[in-house]
Amino acid sequence: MTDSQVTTTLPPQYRPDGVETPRYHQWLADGPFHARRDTENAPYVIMMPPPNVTAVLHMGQGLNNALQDVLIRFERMRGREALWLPGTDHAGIATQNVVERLLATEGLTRFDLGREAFVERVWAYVRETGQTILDQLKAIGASCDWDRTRFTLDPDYSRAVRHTFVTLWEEGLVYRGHRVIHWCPRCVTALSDEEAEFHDADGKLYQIDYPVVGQPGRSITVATTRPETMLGDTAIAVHPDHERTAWAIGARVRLPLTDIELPVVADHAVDPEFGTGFVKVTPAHDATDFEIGERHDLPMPLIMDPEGRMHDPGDSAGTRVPADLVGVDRDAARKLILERLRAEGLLGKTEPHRHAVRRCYRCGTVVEPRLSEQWFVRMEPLARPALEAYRAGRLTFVPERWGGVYENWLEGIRDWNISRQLWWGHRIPVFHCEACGEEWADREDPAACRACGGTALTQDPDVLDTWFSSWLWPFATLGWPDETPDLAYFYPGHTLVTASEIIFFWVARMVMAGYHFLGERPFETVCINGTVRDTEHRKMSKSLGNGIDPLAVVDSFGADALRFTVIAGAAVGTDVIMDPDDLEATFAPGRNFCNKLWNVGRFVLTNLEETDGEGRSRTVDDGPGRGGTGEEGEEALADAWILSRLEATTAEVTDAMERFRLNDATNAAYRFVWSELADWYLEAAKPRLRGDAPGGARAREVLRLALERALCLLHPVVPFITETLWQRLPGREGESLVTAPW
RNA sequence: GGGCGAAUAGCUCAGCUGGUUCAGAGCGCCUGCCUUACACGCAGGAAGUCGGGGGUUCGAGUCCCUCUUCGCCCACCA
Repeated sequence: MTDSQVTTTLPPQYRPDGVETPRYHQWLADGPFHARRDTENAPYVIMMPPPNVTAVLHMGQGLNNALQDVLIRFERMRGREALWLPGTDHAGIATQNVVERLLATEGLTRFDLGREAFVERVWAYVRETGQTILDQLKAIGASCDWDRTRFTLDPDYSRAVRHTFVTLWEEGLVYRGHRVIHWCPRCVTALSDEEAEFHDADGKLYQIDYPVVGQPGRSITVATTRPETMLGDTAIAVHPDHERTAWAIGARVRLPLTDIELPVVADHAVDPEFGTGFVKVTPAHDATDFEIGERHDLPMPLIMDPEGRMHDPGDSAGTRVPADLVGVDRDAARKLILERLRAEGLLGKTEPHRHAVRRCYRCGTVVEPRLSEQWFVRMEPLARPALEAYRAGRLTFVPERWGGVYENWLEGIRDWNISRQLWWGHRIPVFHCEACGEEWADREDPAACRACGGTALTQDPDVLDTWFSSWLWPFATLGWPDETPDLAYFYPGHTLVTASEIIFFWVARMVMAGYHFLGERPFETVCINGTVRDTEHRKMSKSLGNGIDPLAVVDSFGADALRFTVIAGAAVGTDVIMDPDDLEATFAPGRNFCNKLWNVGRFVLTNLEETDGEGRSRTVDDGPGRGGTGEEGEEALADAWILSRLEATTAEVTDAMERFRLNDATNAAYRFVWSELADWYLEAAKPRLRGDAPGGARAREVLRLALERALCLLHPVVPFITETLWQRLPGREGESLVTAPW
């Protein structure tokens, strides 16, 4: 076969389109991604962070999943039974919001449909879109065990969630509490502390005068950033030991705009140095004030409805919210109240005030602290083993510094509000008997009251926080609470690759759940990958329009080019900067390298095919050391050199992989292929490859060996092109690199 | 208010345990080349007082202190 013939088979430019998709389908058909339970062999397990069921792949997930795929493919080639378990998360609030927005375009709300119909509607939507992101993962080459794909609302998974709740209930770790929680008036649900994110905001600090009862002309001035909550005040507080405000303790003031009288109480929570030293106390709309209220046994009227509109609580002391303010949104109410205070001469000075405001992590609405009855998990007992495990080195973070973040959070752990006033999610399995008032959590839907046998039962209307199901991911996906063979073999897992944003939401809670329910850590290493940003270092996001669609990159440059660029560019723990306006420049390194590898392959294959119709490179010993001339000595040196570089590169790549320095591993293989094999050895070998030049067989042997090893080392990073070349190697037809020995 | 990270070539970044991979890579730029694997390429080249200042050391991008500028996380001063 001549050069030109080969050239017609393998085009000089690597074109991934038309190659990658069939290749992936072949893998799916052959099944090498499916993990078997081979008790003779050690497993290696990565649980994929399940993307939101309605999501489309973004570059951050492209990076995250490319990293996971490199690790899983590496360990698979090293012979371990590698399980990468994929799946999706029902993502309570996020998914419900998406469907509610769709309904809104039809002029409907979820209440128009009713609970059952709405949930059915969400299911219909999810059934339609749920597969999208998993298909996109296939497009980037993810070697997941698709046979084990899970969804957090699967029947088995739901059973695990319910079992968890009931178990915690039985252990006394789940309880119902009446307290001020973060409330999103747009999503109309409670949020956990973690779901209410801090954002700096330029606000104003308003001073308001509260006339002192019985002392005409005298008033107490308070400072507040949220004047609209004043109507919910039930006291004024001062620091107990501060002389400037001491006179007021025990006095009574009139709540402006009302006829209600408030006491002045002394409480240590007050910072006498801030503002005026007098604090208005609104127990139902502020967590600190709630605690003051509890200590002083104050009334706790709610002055807003769940959607953040003013609402009169019907206080026995009198009207709190003037009739014309009822139903007014809290923002509008603020303006009206300020106007009215100004008109009455009770509004003091107003100064700019920069402070942190909590916003709903799903919709960005400013969170309203709200007194409410919710379900909580007592976290301290769960946190202790998770903390100890980290301190004892049984759980490590890469880079290490994230361990400090994890530790810090666990040290200051607070109880977890797990109930959400939503319809999409796992319904809280608590039942209430109308007849005798018995209330209990149950693993099965009860037909009758467990105490009196009455059949008039109601179930708690709320659902559980999405993360209350996600935290079971490492084992609920394997069949827990049943003691399945999968659970026995694949748990505990090994590596978790995820983003720093969800260390609290997800990582720490998985560790807690792992220890609490199985007595064992869910994974040993947590790799925190960087954030994908644009050239101005802004996080890529839909709203900024600075995102890069991974699938568009796959279409233009191929999955391998995407993977290579992203992996080689992602130094451990640092952010990845990409230019959404210049995809050509951004992905050129990956594309160029694939093309280089392709051409090295073409060159080697051409030479192998030229000399040996059988397909195997000749092993005839006409190699170095035979003649002993100076020229042959140089050739032998060249052979020995590239082979030694091969050894060194293999060691370097392996070591870097083991230390999760995937960029170093990738770049080491890159340097070997480009600078050493292509630029140097290939050129050095060319004279021997012409016609019947002496030493030709040996050179071909070395070339083949070098190419084969390079393909192995690069397969985890660029699986498509390496597999394609591998199967063109004489004698390798039909063999797969996926399970080739490392 | 606490904590963490970053600052190295025009751009994006490596540089791990101070010292022969220490001043590097890719992209861009300049000069030659369609040399029969690759112009998504080859050969060569220009380009950086390693953010400022101080210190430790025989020796400092590398360790310490400090300042500046960005970024992130945590936090119940209304």
